[in-house]
Amino acid sequence: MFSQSEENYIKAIYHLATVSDKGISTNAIAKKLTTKASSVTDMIKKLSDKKVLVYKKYQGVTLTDFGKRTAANIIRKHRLWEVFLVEKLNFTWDEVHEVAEQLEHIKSPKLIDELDSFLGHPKRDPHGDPIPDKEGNLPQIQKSLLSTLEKNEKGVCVGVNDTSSEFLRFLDKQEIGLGKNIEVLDKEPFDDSFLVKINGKEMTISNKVANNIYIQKN
Amino acid sequence: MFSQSEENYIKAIYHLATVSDKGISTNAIAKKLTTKASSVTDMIKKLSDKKVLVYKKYQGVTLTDFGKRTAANIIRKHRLWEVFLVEKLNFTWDEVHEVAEQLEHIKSPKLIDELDSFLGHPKRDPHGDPIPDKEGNLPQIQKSLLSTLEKNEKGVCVGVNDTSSEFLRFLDKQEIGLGKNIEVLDKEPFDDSFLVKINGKEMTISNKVANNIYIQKN
DNA sequence: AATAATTTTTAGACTAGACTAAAAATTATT
DNA sequence: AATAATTTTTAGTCTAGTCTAAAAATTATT
Ligand SMILES: [Mn+2]
Ligand SMILES: [Mn+2]
Ligand SMILES: [Mn+2]
Ligand SMILES: [Mn+2]
Repeated sequence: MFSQSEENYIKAIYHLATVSDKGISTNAIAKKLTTKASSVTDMIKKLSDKKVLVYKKYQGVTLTDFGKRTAANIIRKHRLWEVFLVEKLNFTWDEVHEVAEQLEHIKSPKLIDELDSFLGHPKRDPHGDPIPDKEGNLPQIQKSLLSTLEKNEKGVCVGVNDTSSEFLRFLDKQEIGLGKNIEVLDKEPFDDSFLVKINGKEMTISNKVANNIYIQKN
Repeated sequence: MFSQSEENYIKAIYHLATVSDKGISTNAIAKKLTTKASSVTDMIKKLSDKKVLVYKKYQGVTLTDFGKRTAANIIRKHRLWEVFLVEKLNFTWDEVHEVAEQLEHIKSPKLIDELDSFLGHPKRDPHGDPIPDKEGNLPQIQKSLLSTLEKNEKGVCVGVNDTSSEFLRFLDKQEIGLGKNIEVLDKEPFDDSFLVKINGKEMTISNKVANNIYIQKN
């Protein structure tokens, strides 16, 4: 059994590993968890003893299979709770993360199994992120950042990169959300902004915004 | 904001106060939380500083109004989660307590408000215990221990005193549960056992069991 | 290859919350 | 009223998790 703090480290390392593929550095973990490198060193020694990860001094860390399964399970809980909050308790997608950060640490296998069936075995959370199954398998979906699309390419919005409340509320205001059809009408070389049509409506989108929206092309 | 540990102390003291009405002793708290008296002394000093309770050395403690409201809020969360687990997630009444002990510490006013309406503003938890409202008011119901009933008195089972899994599963096996009609047919002076009729079925019940079942007389 | 900059680890300190053992206060018993 | 038993507090220790400051190792730059 892991403490909340240990679980937060495991999850952070897992997320960092999905984007970097080599050993995760002490500093990267510290930044992600807004803690100090010295604290991270202490904790990764402990997690190494517990066979969650492999650690060699100055070399960064890599999760073991056990560590990956543990991480996937925490993420599964986090995302299922997010679905619950949105689908059943009238939360908006910008409100769920903070609460899910707490709920993901509740220990009860039955609870999470039952929650999963109560919600109808959802495949994705309110931000479009896939929900790992009980074995920790995480279905990867084919998606591209809007910013990488060429003129005249089109697709459906399937996810966001930035999940901050600020960004999500901005998307709400612009009526951009999961499932919306998006077509790149033009790209402006001057500031790399995009002229897009979203569900029939034309608008201009900054590069920063386009860099945080995932599209499944069609 | 209180830590989980602080919340557990506050709740324990609140529960002890409902049965004792004078200052709650260090030892009583230690026993309830299966911790040591010295740990309790440390914690009640802290809770006294935080205006949760009034503490004078060697005199035991009393919750302030603020402390009582805080306790009622934790109990509200605990019991609403228990309802959720039974009503929505197929938990039995002997399985919910352990998980509710964790869920009661989740911090989110919106979560608990929404959960309350999602459940249809339930008045009692799966063990028959009343659910405090948002202001911390706890409706008291007129109930008597089955062991205090006289011959020929009858009523409805509305609660249990012992909420251990063992006792609850025993009740399930005997088909005793909330809402069942119970009539005392006879009392046996030799061992203070009871001959009762429960929903039409006659059975003998030990004094120990009768001491843990609440009846609303009719 | 040497030096500078950066990253990582170590050493030592702090807090919350727990514990044991001993001292002090209270309560019960003679 | 004195003594014994019990309860409560204090003093000191421990662990988990964090921090700062300094030392050590690695990486980048000249
Ligand atoms: Mn989230
Ligand atoms: Mn999410
Ligand atoms: Mn309970
Ligand atoms: Mn209950």
